[in-house]
Amino acid sequence: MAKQRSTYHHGDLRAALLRAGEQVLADTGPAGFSLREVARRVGVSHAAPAHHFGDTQGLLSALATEGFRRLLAAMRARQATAGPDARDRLLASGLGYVDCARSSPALFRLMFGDERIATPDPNLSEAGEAAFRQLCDDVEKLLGVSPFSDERAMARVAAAWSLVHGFVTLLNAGHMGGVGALTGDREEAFFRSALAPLLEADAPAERKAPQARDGRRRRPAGPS
Amino acid sequence: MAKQRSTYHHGDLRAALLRAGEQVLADTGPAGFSLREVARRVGVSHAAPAHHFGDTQGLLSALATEGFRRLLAAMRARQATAGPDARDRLLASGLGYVDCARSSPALFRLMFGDERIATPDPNLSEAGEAAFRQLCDDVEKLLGVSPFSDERAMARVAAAWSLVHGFVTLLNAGHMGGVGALTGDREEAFFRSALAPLLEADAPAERKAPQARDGRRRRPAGPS
DNA sequence: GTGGAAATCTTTTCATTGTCAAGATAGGCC
DNA sequence: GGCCTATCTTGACAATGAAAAGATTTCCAC
Repeated sequence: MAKQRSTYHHGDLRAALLRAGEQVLADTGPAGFSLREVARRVGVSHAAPAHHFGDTQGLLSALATEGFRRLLAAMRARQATAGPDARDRLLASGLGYVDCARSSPALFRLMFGDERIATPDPNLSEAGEAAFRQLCDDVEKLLGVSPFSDERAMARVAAAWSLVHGFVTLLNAGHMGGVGALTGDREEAFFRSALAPLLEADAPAERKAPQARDGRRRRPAGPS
Repeated sequence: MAKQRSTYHHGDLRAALLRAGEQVLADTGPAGFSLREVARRVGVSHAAPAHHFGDTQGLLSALATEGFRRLLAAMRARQATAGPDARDRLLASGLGYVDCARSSPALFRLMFGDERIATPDPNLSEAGEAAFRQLCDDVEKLLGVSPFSDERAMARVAAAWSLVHGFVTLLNAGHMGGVGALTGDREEAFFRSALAPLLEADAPAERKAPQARDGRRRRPAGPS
């Protein structure tokens, strides 16, 4: 795999390391990830990555950042195929979320399930928040009120995100048995059914939920 | 921490390793977990754990098994405080799930987010399935039909599990902002509100969900 | 009891990894 | 052309997981 290199300088090492890094991640999982293995695949010395990413955490964070960008792209790609109905569009975002998590499970696990990622990387934070804003926008278009100013709308965001995120997490962990075998129509049907109560524009069933007693606002959820 | 030991044999090394292992996991997270560090804390040689757990994966799997047992215990503990109403009991299970994930986040992350755990360990499988059965029983008592024989009931199980699991996963990853600051009443209120549509005994809102066209049954979801 | 046999734990060794420091090479800028 | 800096390599070190071989204790048939 390590292509011959005549020049001393690689030319585009940073990008090559990212590509190889994702490959290693997919092959071995986050736990088996090795910086030296990445360097080996690219055909450079084992210390070369340090000059571009600092340490292992740096490369992993860069990969996670790329993952969040792809997550946003996947949600938007699904939305592009949806109609103008706000419910359909929110559903489409959810399906895009599933698409992304499914197509690169190891990367997804890294993004949300690795403590090495909890680093103050501005690029990472920005990418994560962008994806989160997409979800908030979807809910706002559905309810007509911004989740950032309305507590109940934000609760809706949290519920929808939790449902979709939990589903793909369990799916990728192999805990979803036959449901995981669903593709296309059936998966969409499952989601439409499960998300349906959250997709209503009118007040959801909150009859038993007492309103918050104190004035503390529910801060926006969001990555990092 | 490593207490002096006069005898050559430890006496209860296996249990001691499990205790120390959980401590290390909590201190360093799954990524930083080290077998040698565990041995060091117990005060034995670095090769001692191998005779009880084989390799790192073996110890981690044993820890995950213990985690699943505690998960089931936490769900039951909450149920013990609930009334006879089937909705309240299912809600209580969910709150117990959150309790467990919250009280030991690193262990929870290990259980569901580490590829080293996907091992054919019969104890692990059994413990995971026991917790899953608890959830299925709750849903069965609510709907009057077993999820293992009814596809729509199983879909309800998958949705409820996804919602709760996604919530605690995002919560532990720090993505839940202010919602994570909720304790007691407010958290319960949020869950009651989000789960409410899934807690109805009558058919959930599935109007837009076409029934499965083929005869393939939705296999029961479940760990491993 | 007693003498092996098995279980438990230690010591030693080796390959691998992440990180750091120092040196080699290339491109850019004056 | 000559220096300067970014880029990459080489070498070294400590830590880790795992395996092999040795030491110590317990167990158990007799």
